[in-house]
Amino acid sequence: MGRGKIEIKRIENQSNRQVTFSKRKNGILKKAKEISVLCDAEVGVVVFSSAGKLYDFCSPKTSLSRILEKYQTNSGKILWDEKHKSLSAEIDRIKKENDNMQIELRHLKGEDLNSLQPKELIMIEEALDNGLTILSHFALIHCFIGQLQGKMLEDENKLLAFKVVSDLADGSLVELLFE
Amino acid sequence: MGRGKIEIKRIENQSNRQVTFSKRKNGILKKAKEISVLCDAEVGVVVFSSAGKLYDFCSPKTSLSRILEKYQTNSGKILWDEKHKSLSAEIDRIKKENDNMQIELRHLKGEDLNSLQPKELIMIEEALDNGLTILSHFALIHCFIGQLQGKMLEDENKLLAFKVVSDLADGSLVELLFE
DNA sequence: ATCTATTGATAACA
DNA sequence: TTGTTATCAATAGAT
Repeated sequence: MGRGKIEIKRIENQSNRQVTFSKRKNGILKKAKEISVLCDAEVGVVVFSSAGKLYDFCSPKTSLSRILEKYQTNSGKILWDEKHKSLSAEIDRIKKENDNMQIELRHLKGEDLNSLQPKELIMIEEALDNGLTILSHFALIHCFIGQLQGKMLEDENKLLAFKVVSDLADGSLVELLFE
Repeated sequence: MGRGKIEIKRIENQSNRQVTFSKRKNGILKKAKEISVLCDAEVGVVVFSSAGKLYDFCSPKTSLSRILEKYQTNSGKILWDEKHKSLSAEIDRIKKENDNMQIELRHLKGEDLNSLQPKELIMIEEALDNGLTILSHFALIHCFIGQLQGKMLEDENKLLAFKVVSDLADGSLVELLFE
């Protein structure tokens, strides 16, 4: 729903991501309000931007904690008492993710290679190669843009020089300089 | 957004209200999922129909209780005890580590390069280059070791052959074979 | 449920 | 950021 359709996957451009977040966040909060009014529903919405800023909505005539209480009794999931478990489970999960990434990073840096199969080694080499290729293309493009900008600046200077010369020709600049 | 526009006020017709609830509830949950993916945001949604049925969404990589904990620390509204703040803090710490590694991995794979300074780009290139160099040395050494082992095996076979021959010479193996 | 005419949300742009 | 607008998406009402 916009000038073009977009795939639902992480928006890589940070500025676009921020703008989209802001707009969609408003959209969701509005929808939450609407359904609560239209359908007499209890709704609680909590949103954190990737920067960690909090936005929330809670249907009138109630409160988040009351909604959560209802959530607990209704879902059977106990939020507070079980929190310990869920938090440590969460920590375990993230740590595992962490470890995996650390291993991947090590491998890409040429460390800990002994534990790998030839096939895995080949995949890492390909990844490194790929990264280098992308990087060099990226660098080339930027170099090109830089030169282009330099050229434009040069042209601008020529234009300026021309102006100065023509100004000199009719003497007005000379007068200005020695005034 | 339908065959006619509607006022945002309670839908009196129960059947219409129910249908609208069902449709809009799906809409909100979908939107919540989308923003969590598109914008890398943490989202929690809890909806009760007027009949009291529960629906909810929570962005992946987290849990409702964790979102609520974050909500509490962020909004100042106390939903429950502060017993587990340290756990939460640890999670935040690990997640930050996680994010940094993810960024580093992305960069090594040639993604998200636009946000980088030339100096950083150079460092990444060096890292990739270094990785490739180490990997190729590693491969070489292993190739050498492989050949060496092959050689040793060969030598061992020779030794074995020699033994067989010498055994044959004194006849003991022959006796064994034809016994 | 399924189907569309409409309204609503929003991606890209300014 | 805030607003505008061309497009896509959600959905109200009908079936």
